[in-house]
Amino acid sequence: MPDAPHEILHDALVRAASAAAGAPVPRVEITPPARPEHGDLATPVALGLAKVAKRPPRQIADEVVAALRGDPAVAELVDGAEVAGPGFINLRMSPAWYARIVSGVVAAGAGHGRGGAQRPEAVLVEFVSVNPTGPPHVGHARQAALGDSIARILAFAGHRVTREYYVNDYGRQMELFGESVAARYAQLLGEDARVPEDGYRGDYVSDVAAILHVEVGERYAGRAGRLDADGRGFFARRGGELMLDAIFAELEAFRVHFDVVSHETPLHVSGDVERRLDELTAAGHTYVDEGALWFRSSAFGDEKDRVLRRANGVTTYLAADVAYHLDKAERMGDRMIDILGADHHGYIGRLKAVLAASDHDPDRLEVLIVQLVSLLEDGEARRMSKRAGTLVTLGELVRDIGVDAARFFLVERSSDTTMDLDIGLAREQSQENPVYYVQYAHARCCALQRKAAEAGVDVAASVATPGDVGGDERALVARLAEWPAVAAEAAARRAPHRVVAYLKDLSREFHAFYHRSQVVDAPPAERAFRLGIVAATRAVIGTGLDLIAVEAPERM
RNA sequence: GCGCCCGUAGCUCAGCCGGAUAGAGCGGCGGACUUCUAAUCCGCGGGUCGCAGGUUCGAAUCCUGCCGGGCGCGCCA
Repeated sequence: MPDAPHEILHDALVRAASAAAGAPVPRVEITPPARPEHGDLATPVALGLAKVAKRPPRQIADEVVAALRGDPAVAELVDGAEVAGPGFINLRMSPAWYARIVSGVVAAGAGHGRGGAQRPEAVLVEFVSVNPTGPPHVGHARQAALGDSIARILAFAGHRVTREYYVNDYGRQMELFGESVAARYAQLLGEDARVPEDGYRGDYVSDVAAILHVEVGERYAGRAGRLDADGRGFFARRGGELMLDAIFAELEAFRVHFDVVSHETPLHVSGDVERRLDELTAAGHTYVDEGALWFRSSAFGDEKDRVLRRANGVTTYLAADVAYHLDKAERMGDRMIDILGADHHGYIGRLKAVLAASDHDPDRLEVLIVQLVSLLEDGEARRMSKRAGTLVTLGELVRDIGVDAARFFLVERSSDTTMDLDIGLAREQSQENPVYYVQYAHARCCALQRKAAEAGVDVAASVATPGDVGGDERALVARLAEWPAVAAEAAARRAPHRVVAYLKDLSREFHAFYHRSQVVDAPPAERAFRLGIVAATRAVIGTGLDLIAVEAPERM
């Protein structure tokens, strides 16, 4: 939109600042001031220019203001401009400015703020990736909420996003899981069998065993305790499949879908892992020490070297990750984002080293570390252990407080802050949860539109210029205008919590506006203006909630 | 010991690629429903931005050191 009011203002300020500085000024920062008495918009441009021009900031500001006042392009938009403090330029905007901002947002609707990425990329986001040996717990719930929200925010910004889940369905942990399932299966048949010492003991293991019992009847009767390779393989493989089905079912209920599911096993079976190790060796990035094959990752910034194949010939977890990440690097476009729990942060160095050693730019890989969720139950720490089966699962959390509250809560805080989640409190305070505050604002917008329609007012009529614009309206419209910057920033920083913070701010300003301004019964010009504000607010809240996969109800 | 994250109001946290008098929610106290949804609003109280230096017109924000908390530091995954 070439005549977008912000651009007109910005260009005018650039002209004025360039004239005052006597040199081209490429761009000018325009922000809403912290205090309303400082006007509607402000710019510190003179402060920055003072350094280069070697003149007092206030003097420069005076010249900028004079130039701005004489600029016909902004005469209709700016009601007043003055210099304040150390050299800030404070602007008071006109009703026409506000009407144009609002009508711009209304016209854009759900597209307002879309496409803010400076350089669109193909991005592969890998997240959750929990082993199919048990259900996702609360920590995974945070990663799921964050990963999915980041994917949505990146897509909104204009990136081409792929969501991927990597299944570690290979190795010792899967064998243990298979043995655990086999033991429960045997117990179902009345046989004397025990779950291995370091096996999995959660109730879900029995659930899997029960399904297997239905599927295969008594085929493995009498030998579940001492299975041959075929039998062990069956319980691990089929048990893992069922577990994975359950995991994806819980994630779907949590509104998280994946475009690609990659498995570890094929990487081994196809020889991919061995081939990658050979390539690293051929390139001189490995060595043998005490019978083990080492990756010289410290040559690529890692803290120390890592074992790829143990002395006993078995490859490590990292070996599979070499194959997996190189595969991703080759099949994907521009960027890979791995979302990992804080207990995996030591992995960053070696993963980047894998890429660097294979002539990939390690900066293509971003590892986002999500700090842990500590669970409390009525103020007391609740220890979790997957093997003991004492964890709180994503499914239990959702059943407890609902998808909307859980998703909102889990992305409300920055991913690099540890989070205390008191289950008892979350349950009791569900009515106090800020998610309802935001949803209520959306529902109120819808109610106003219904009311207006009932009164015979054309809700879709064009936005009119009001005689005057009140303080609540100025704050609210400024907030609506800020949305594209917030959405772009949230994408660039992979920070969904910025969307949440924005939605809470926007909702607060809307509620205040609602209480102090009549909409349906206002005079025609004000009514059309305010209905525009309502439509714009509804659209932006709806968009923002969608980016964190929280519903935007029309009634509450 | 080394690495990453955190330390801001009683509690939970925003703000952090430098800008005006540091914000919100919750909790506390006091108000507002004959009027478009009170899951709401308005008002009051609440701070050595962990500590100490440094950088500069200006630091919660950048740099250094220290203190406190979390998580890592396997031929586990």
